This record gives sequence, structure tokens and C-alpha cells, in this order.
Amino acid sequence: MNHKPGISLDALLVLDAIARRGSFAAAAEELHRVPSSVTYAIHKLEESLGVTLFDRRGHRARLTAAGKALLRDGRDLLTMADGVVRNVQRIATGWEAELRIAVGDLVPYEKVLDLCTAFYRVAPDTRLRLSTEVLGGAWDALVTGRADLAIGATGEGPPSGGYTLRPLGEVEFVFVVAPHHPLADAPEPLTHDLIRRYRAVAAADSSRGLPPRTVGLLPGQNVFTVPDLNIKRQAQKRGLGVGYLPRHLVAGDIAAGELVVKATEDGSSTRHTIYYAWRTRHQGEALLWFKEQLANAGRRGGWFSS
Amino acid sequence: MNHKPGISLDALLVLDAIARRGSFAAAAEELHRVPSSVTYAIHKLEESLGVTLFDRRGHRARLTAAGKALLRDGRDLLTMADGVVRNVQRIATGWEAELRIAVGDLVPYEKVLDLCTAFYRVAPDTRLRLSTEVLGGAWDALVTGRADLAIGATGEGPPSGGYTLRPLGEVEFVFVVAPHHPLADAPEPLTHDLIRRYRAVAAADSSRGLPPRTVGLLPGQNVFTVPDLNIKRQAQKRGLGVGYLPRHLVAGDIAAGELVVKATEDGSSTRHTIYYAWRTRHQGEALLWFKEQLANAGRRGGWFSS
DNA sequence: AAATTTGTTCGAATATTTTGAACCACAAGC
DNA sequence: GCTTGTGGTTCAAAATATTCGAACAAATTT
Repeated sequence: MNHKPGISLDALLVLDAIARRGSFAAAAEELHRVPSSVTYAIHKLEESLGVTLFDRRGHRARLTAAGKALLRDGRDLLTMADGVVRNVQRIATGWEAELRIAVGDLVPYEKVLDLCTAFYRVAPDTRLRLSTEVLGGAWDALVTGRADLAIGATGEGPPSGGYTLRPLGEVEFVFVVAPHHPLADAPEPLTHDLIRRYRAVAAADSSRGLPPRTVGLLPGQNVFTVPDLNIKRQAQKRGLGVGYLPRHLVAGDIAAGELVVKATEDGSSTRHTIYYAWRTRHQGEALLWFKEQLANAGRRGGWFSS
Repeated sequence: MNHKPGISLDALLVLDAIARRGSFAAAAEELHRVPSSVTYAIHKLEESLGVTLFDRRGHRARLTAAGKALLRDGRDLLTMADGVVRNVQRIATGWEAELRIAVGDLVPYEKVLDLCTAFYRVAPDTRLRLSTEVLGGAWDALVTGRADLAIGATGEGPPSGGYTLRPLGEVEFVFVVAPHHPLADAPEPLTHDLIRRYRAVAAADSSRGLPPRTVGLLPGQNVFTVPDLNIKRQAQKRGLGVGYLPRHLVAGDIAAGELVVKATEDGSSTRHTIYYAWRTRHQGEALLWFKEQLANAGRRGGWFSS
């Protein structure tokens, strides 16, 4: 056969798996293939490029500089190829083959799963992909193309534009501590000076490109960073720190006496608007369906009433 | 085998060939394959995408909207893949597998070919690819990534930056007309008002992304646009129009009496600096070699003495 | 020192792609 | 209207590519 591109997307997937899993053997396992098949694929790739991608001295193969460059560029190529596929499928059917939804950690997953359940009755063949994002991560996912729709984005959207947003509801945040935490018995309202003496628990922003955001931290305050709000809730129940949590998330803990709401000099609660947003240029029936459902949800008072 | 990307670069090459040649049969010929192999490849592509790419009513297959979208996006993907390959090969060897040179139409090709001849004695395995660019086309080729090196770029480089330039020499432009052209007998210096009454011959800028440039045209003047300077020279010899041409290009025509130099109110000639430029971030032994040779050429007085 | 892991080799088996011939449908030329 | 040529498809056979499974050598871990 004539002129070959020198690389194939399959080969780049193999290379990516090797890099992520750390060995040919582990990559083979992930790809449901035998190790010699992976060896064969890499050998073919090196042959067609005329380039050595792995340093095989020692019994663990390590990427050469060229191998690392190919891995990096190859991942971009795979991402682009994925976009090409999904775009073609969308144009062909009007329906997205896959819709990627970034779900802010303030959003109750049951509501999202209810929506997905209803959606699958309408379009069972469309794949849905949910990811959980913390703080600015939902915006980040949207503007960097990792998500088509963000549900539960908070604060101001990034200045780059290119997306459309609508309000979904409001979330009430309450300042809570464990009943055995020293602040539990302190007279209200708690002052900043008093709060600052105790460690805060913060959920890590899942942004990758945008600057990470922090909310509710006082200057000079020690911080225990956890991955998401649920773990933050558990850490605060253990008395490992203090901070704000959405009332709807901790209503049960409060009723059970496992968390105590304390008024601070900022008041006993604050309210934030929660948005859903989508990439303005994205067109497809699946996204349209979700927009309509979320618009209805927003009209009925949203998802955050406790 | 598990998860496939849905497309392959091979398949995109086939699709591209079909579109460029206009039929499956012609594409098969270009790819040195039998027609049923092309039919098979497209069928496999449609199957893996779950999308119909060709409308087969009538006996000539025509691209559907999804097919056109895939063609367009697929060409971008192939271009990117090509860049990935060349980048990896360059990192692996220090030498580029291929060096692409945009040659401005003012540059005498013999000089460029002399350089290439010498280069091939040093690095016979590196592929060289020359393209001829007119006016701003050399800059355009450089900044859009169609070329690694531009020889004979004129005027100011585009504001985007990202390239480094050095002077190669100066070109003297003279205003010439055919001996039987009405302006040949007009008293010198020719005024703008007089020149404007006659058609100009202009070479079309080969820029694809940058705004096209024009040089030496008077407001309101009729213009006969041709593809390059050589055809411009031939058109002017035929008396089809007037305009500036590089002295080194027309020295023989002048000596033979086939073109006449006329002084204008701007003087009898103008001089422009000619540059060579490269993408600043590009690293490779082949580019380094050419830079050194061009630096030497620039030091010795350049390539444009007549 | 023994056991385990990693990656390679190689023949056999399986999967994919290509070829070549035949066919059908449409277009062009007479 | 008939004949010829072109375009694309089908399908069995052939060729090529990829995977598997077993064995092996070398390095690492226990």
C-alpha cells in the first residue's frame, strides 16, 4: 500500500495507555490484549516513524524524549479526533452521539440522575457522560471543551465568553461545626477573629485551565483541602475543621445533631445563585432537551430548597 | 479488540482523495489500489461512525453534509498528524525529516537550487519541499505553518511575531514597458496622472490567511492580475500593461530591447530589502544549516546584484 | 536463593484488507 | 435507440496485518 500517515490513532491509544499505566503489561491488561500485542504495536509505530520511542535498557521500558513528545502531541491528536467523530455524528443525526455534562458539586445528584433517567426514555442511544466539578471547575470544563453542558456552575462565568447561562436556583450556605468542636459552645455571632483561630475545610477547585477559586476562607486561616463537598461535610462532622456547607446537603446531619449551625458576624446564612450553562455554538437535540428541562426546573423554584 | 477511535487517518486520506479527484475510481487510481478497496474503506468508515457519508443515488456518489464536515475536519486532523510526525522525527534525530521552504518570487531559483544541491551533499535523507509564494505569501506560509523557512520575504513581517528575520539583500525595481507601448515614447519622468491611464500588471498575492498585499498600484488604475512575476514580465513584454519589475529579472529583456526602463516621478528605480525568516521555535539541524548558508549569502552581498 | 514481574521472540491462529472478476446502473456518443 | 464507457458494488480468494499463547531472558522484589 502507498503513503501511510506514519502514525495511527490506535497506536497513539496504546502509547497513552502505556504511559498512564506505567508498563506494557499494565497497558495490555487495560486494553484487554496480551502483552506481545502491545510490544508488536509499539514496534510497528517505531518502524513507521523511524524513531525509537522507548529506552529498553533495564527491564522497564522508559519513554525517550521523542516518545514523550509523541505522547504529548498524540494526546492532542486523539482529543481532536474525538471531536471530529462527535461532530460528524451530530451533523448526521441532529442528535449528539454523546453529551458531556459537568455537574457542580452543589447540585444534588438525584436530581441530575432523575433528568438522565427521563432523557434515556427519549433518546436511549445517546451516551451521557457526567463529571463532577468543584467550584470553578464546571466553568473550566465548559470553556476548555471538556463538557458540553455545565449544571450547577457558581459565581461569575469566565470572561472568555462563548457560553450562555441561565439561573437554576439559589443555594443557602450555612456555617456549621461538629457538636464537639470548640466553636459549638461559643456565643453567637462568631467573629472573624474567633473563626480564624480554627482550621477551615475547603473543597479543591477542579479547574484545570482557569485560576482556582476559593470561597469563605479568612486571611491567615489554616486550611484542610479535600476533593469535594461530601468529604468536606464528613471532615467537618469529625471536627477536623469548620466552614460553610449548603443547607440542603447537611439538613439531615443538622436534624440528627451531628452538625451545628452557628451564626457568624456575616449572618447565619448566605445565598448564591446557581447556573446552568452551555457552549453557545453547540447545536444538537440532546443539548436542546436538557436546556428545556433545566429551564422548567429553574422556573419551578430550582433544586436547592431544603 | 476494544474501543476504537471510530476513524483512522488512512480512511481520512481515502476520503480526501475521493473529494480531490471527484470519484472513487479516480481516488483508487491515485492511491494505487483497486476501486473495490476504496469502496470497502469508506464502507468500514461509515460503519464505525454509524453515519452515511455519501449519497449513492445516481451513479456518482456525492458527499452528504456529514461527509463534507468529516472531510473538512479530517483534513485538519491529517495536517495536525503530519505535524506530529515531523516533530517527533525532528526530536529523535536533531534533523528534520522534511524541511519546507517558501521561496518568494523575487528570489532567483538557481540560487535556491544551488543551496539545495549543497544541502543534499550534507544531508541526503532530509526531504526538502519548496513552494513559490508571491508578495505576502511567504510570510503567510511561515506564520500559518505551511513552511519552516521563508526565503525572499518582502516588506514588513506580520504583527503576530513568532519568527526571526535577517536581511538577504536588496532588490532594485525598475518601471518597465514594452517598446511598442504608448508610454515607451512619453517624455520622462512619467507622471502618476499619465501612468494611471494605462493598465497595470500585478502578481497575485499567494497569502491564504493574511490580507493580500498590493505594491506599486495607483488609485483608480486598471489591473491585470497574473499568478507570478515571470508571467507579469511576459505580459508586460506583450504590452498588456505596465509596472515595476526586479532589475535582475529583466536585465536580459532590457539588453535585448524587449523592455524599456522609464523614469517616473518617483525616480527611475526603487530598492527593497529582501529577508529570510524562520519560525523562532523551530529547532533542527536542517534549518540551522540553511540559516548559516543564508547568513553567508547575505554577508557576501546577497543574491540580487544584476 | 527463589519467586515475581517485565518485555521480547516466534509459530500458529485469527482478523482485516486487497485483489480480481463479474455485475448493475447511469451517462455519453453515434 | 443502440452501443460503449464509466462509476460503484458484491463476493470469493488471496495477501497482509494483528493477536494469541507459550517459552524465554533479564531485572526486581521478597
